[in-house]
Amino acid sequence: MSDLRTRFAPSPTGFLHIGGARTALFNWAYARRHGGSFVLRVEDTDRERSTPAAEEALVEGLQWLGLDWDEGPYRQSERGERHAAAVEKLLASGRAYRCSCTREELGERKQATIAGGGKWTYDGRCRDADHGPDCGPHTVRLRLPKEGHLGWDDLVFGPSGQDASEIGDAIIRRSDGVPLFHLAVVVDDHEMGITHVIRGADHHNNTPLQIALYHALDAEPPRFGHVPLIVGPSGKKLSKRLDDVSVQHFRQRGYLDEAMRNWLVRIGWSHGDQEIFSAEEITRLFELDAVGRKSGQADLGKLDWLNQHYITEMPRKALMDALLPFLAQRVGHAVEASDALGALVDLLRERSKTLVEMAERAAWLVSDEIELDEKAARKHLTESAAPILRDLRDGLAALSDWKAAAMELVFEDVRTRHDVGMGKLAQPVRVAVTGSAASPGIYETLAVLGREKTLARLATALERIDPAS
RNA sequence: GCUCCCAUCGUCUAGCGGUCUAGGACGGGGCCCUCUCAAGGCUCAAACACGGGUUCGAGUCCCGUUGGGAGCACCA
Repeated sequence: MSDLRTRFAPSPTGFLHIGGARTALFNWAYARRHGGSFVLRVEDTDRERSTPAAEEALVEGLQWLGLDWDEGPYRQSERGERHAAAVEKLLASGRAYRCSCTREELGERKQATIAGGGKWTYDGRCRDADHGPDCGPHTVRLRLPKEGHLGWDDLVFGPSGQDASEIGDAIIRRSDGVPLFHLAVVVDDHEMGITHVIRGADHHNNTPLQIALYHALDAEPPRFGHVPLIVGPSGKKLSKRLDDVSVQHFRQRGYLDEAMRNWLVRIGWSHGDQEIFSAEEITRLFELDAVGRKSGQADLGKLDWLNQHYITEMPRKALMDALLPFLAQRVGHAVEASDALGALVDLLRERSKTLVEMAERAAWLVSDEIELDEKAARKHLTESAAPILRDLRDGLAALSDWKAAAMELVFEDVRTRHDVGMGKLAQPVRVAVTGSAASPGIYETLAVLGREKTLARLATALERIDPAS
């Protein structure tokens, strides 16, 4: 194992959204690719939003995606002493100073500066005031160099940076004594030995300040790699209805973890013309220099395609097991695995984009009462279809061997006797037996349903057409 | 407003000065197959934002313009 260490440091807000999931995926893939370690750290300093339940949702999401971490979850809230110590150290070395400017004063000066056409960064009023610990309510600010360039070679964006003069002396500890985000991240990343900080591009602008913090702490900055954000279909920020973009929600909608992983990794990253990547391939092929620099839109259509692809490839048993809960939810009662269901699953895999869709298409097999599509019934379960159906029922009833080949002979016989095309025969049967005008091939459908139920449903349908018979 | 970043088909992208009349994939159109729905096969349309340079030669390098995004908190 190499010394390379990456981390995923989300704030637990109740779910894992796809942007965060992709960041986690990239960190995980990069660590695995290079034989390093992947650390999970929960940034739970926001007491309002951070709950154990929220953290659990996060962990569940990561586990579902198969992103296993080597250390953690560490909690930022448990590291307050380390952060406090760092601030004291900076104060002692003169790299930081106390600032007694109040929020109100700051606001006024900021307004005035902007009104005068200037640009605002902290004006440094307390920078050389040398306030002591007993100067009253105060914040602590980092003393930034007045000149020089705070640059780094970004793993994705290449040479990046900003002039120190563009950045004001940032607050690193609030007046209530709580250290701020930038301080906490830098201290944690440094003390946890993180060598590669891979995060969303929204942090690109924060990096110069954090580099200044590393310098002030006499610490070597890690390598930074900023991955472009995922934007919504409009090209704007990701949906405000955050629930829609949580990985849990995708899971509930019947997407497979393999599909999700494959989809996420391809947003912003590519490997030649390859589209399909197993987890193993991701950990073998992923590289940050192949990550693009522009933000990408989430293409749900592609996810559907990938999902169907993985549904198609999944072993029957595993697919059936994955389907069971969705099927149970669909029909309202528990459903057990069976040979018939297994056979149906094989017939349905090419026809289903999600497990939810597959459950819809499979419901007729496992529910006693089929849901009759009225429109289809009106079209196919007609007076003129009745005699044909009747003959077919009789023919099937006489069958000793409930196999597709035998059924086909019956169908052909009925067809020629009534002189109708296959459509005129198969569609009424399909509706009678599944309730819908769409299903797998009619012989396969009947074979899966079984003799008893098929005949019963045909009888029910005939009764519906002509109750007198 | 200021700072930083980005820019190839509708979308994700390949392309790292000549092999580009720009390739792949999703999506879309058409045809075939066909008992429905799919799947599959074949096929078509679809892009280098614009303007200047540099160069024998630019999608590829440089500069502008335009358009997008991000950051400018005692949030994370």
